[in-house]
Amino acid sequence: MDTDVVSGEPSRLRADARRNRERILRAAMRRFAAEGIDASLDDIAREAEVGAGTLYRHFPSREALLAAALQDRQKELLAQAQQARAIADSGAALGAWLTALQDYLRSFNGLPAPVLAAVKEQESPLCLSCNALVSLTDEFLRRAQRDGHARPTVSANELFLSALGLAWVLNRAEACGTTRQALEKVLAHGYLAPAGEGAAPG
Amino acid sequence: MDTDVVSGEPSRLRADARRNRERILRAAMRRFAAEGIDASLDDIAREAEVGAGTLYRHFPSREALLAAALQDRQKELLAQAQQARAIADSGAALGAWLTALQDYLRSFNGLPAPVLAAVKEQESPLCLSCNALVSLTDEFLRRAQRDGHARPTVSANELFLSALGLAWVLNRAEACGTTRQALEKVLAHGYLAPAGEGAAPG
DNA sequence: TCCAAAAACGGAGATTGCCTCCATTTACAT
DNA sequence: ATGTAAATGGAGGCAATCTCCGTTTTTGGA
Repeated sequence: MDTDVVSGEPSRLRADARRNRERILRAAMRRFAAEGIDASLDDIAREAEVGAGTLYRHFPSREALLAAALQDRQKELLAQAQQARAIADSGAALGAWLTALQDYLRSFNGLPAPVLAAVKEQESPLCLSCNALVSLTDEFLRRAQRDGHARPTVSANELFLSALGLAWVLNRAEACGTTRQALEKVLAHGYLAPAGEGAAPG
Repeated sequence: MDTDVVSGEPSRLRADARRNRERILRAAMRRFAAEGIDASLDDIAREAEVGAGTLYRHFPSREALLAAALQDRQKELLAQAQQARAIADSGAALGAWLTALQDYLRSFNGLPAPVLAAVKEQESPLCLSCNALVSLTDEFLRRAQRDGHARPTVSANELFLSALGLAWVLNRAEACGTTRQALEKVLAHGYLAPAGEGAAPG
């Protein structure tokens, strides 16, 4: 129902319905941005000056609303992916992609949780975009692996999930005495020392 | 109030109060184990055959109850830490500690979230034990670093937060096409290839 | 043994959020 | 203009959190 996400069809919604959908979407973006993904749906309806029933008809679940509210950011992310593709060094390209992914996951506080849920429940409205994210990760990872920049034993799924975990920590930690760069470095290099290092000299 | 966690004082609670506290605690352990940390507190009170008021008097917040319910597991974890200390190879010791930590974080589904929250809000009832966990991580990490087994640039805080992120993913992902071992390996070695590898030969 | 003060109890109910249902209103094709 | 399908909205059911306070229980001194 509503506008088809893929083909931007003219949407055979009645004029008032289309208007309300838009109001709800804008209110949702505001509240999600301000309070995170757990913002009250009734609040959003109220802010959109719309009955709760109307909100739920347009967006049957929180996830559906979330997915719709994320579309702009997703386009942005895809654009960044396109830019990253243009980077010659495949290792750097992978890094750029992962950074862009982190930024995307910060769109709303708490976003990593529903994204992770969507990865496993292939029913979620978020999972379509989710699968795309894993695919992109796969693309960049393979390229880096081909050039010997990334470990060949790492899979896209693992890398994506790790990035998700990292984003989750940053999402809520931020000022826990660590920076995003530091954690990204741990993910990049691991905590173990490169093989063949002796004990430090006295 | 109640029993002091640190010094196991005889607790000047009235007999009925002490009994109820115990009933609540046991019910909480059951429900948290069965349904995760978001189990309904009213349910727990009901299962303990106690009024909601009684539950809240003994444990003013979900976190307080959680902290109390975790005490047994914490002792277990400390014992495991003690065992790990006995491992000669400091790299293996660090690994053993991180594994034990992962297990602890799996005690209840969803546990990583309140633990992370406790790391930043130094007010939480969980934060005392939390700080201990970071300290232990620090201990094992330093030892491994001294022997050249761990990267000297990684801090305990970073490592702990990364482990937390990993636990969070595993907590909810489990069957997302990945195993715990695979993700642990990513954390250990990173996704980047060791420096100085050329492109794969044709 | 008894009793009064202190301690503890418990559950009704205020509040908030989720979501559904359906009587009413609105847009639009004819 | 008007009939009809589409859309609305908010009352209300349900569940969870947490507080408040009248009642009950324990305890220890007399």
